[in-house]
Amino acid sequence: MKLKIKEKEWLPMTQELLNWYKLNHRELPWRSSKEAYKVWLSEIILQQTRVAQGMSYYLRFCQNYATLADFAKAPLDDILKLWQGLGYYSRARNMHKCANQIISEFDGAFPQSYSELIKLIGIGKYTAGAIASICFDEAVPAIDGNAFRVYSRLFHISEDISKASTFKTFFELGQEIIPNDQSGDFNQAIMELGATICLPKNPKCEDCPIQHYCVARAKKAQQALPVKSKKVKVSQRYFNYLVLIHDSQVLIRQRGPKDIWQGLYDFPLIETKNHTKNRIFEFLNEQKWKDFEVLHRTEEYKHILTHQRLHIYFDVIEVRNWQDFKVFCQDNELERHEISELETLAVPKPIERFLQDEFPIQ
DNA sequence: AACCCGGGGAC
DNA sequence: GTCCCAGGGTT
Repeated sequence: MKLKIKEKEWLPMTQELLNWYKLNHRELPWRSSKEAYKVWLSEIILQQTRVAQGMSYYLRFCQNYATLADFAKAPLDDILKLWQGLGYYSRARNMHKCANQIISEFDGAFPQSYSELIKLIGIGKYTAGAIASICFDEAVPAIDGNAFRVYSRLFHISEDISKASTFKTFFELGQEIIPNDQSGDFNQAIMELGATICLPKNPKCEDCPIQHYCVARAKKAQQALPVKSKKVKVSQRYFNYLVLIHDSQVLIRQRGPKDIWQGLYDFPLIETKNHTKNRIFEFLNEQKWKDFEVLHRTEEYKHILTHQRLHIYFDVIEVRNWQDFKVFCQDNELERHEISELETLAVPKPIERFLQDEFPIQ
């Protein structure tokens, strides 16, 4: 489908939209500045994340790292700790790489065009469009989930937004109608409209400033758009954590690549294919450990991710034989760590819950 | 093109 | 429960 439209023909609509945005937009901290570092920070934090959830993280990152240089020179573990609980931790790792890339390759100054921005790690088509338009007035669309919904309804586009090829349709459409000036405000207005008016389930069409331009509304087809086919299939996983303590220390490890929570810390883990709470004793026997005491066994912690449902148990075990503790540590790339300093490490949400709710044992 | 990667809130 | 959120990277 090739719509033959030009920016000029859509000026009445874009003006309505921009006026509405000017009068009704939410006051958000990242909107008070066009500094690329701050906009970048907010855009990455808000990827697949609601404003209400990302807000406190944005403020904390600004407080801790006022400039790109501050961010770049911080240890990755510190970034991850600040990111703890926000999810999609690759965002934090990629930001750290990106920041250092800008320091070393661009002399610390953010590149100012879509085509340069999109080459940076962690900055894709949406984020490049957002930064280029908001910070540098480039007339390029920023197509996020909101924009997909607004555009699909406004022009009644039934292409499946789950398909990669569909992005091109929406991007080119955006390029046709985006005003050459105020492109940043225009993109933000589209997203604001999607977030507050053009809602997925029950859009508030009567409050929409461009309702008279909306083809889906004319056809009463809002509910059917956008078309999205992709369904996730959820797998079940069973985690049995060994919380091995000795004196004031506990064994931990930093999680590696090719699984969830890369870079975060957790405990030695036995994963099983189903509920097998007693697997823990078989394991300890295999280790030929005899001098230990089970201090505490938790009930099941349920934790839901997009693609996985986790069933987690924690067994707190005091190891009385120091050599066992030490050898096991060396064999498994585990680290001994002071229990009192656990809170300085980035941990996954269920580990955080466990540490808060029932550790250390009284 | 298909799959992986978190956590939370609205309904 | 289902859907979606200011998506991007890897294979």
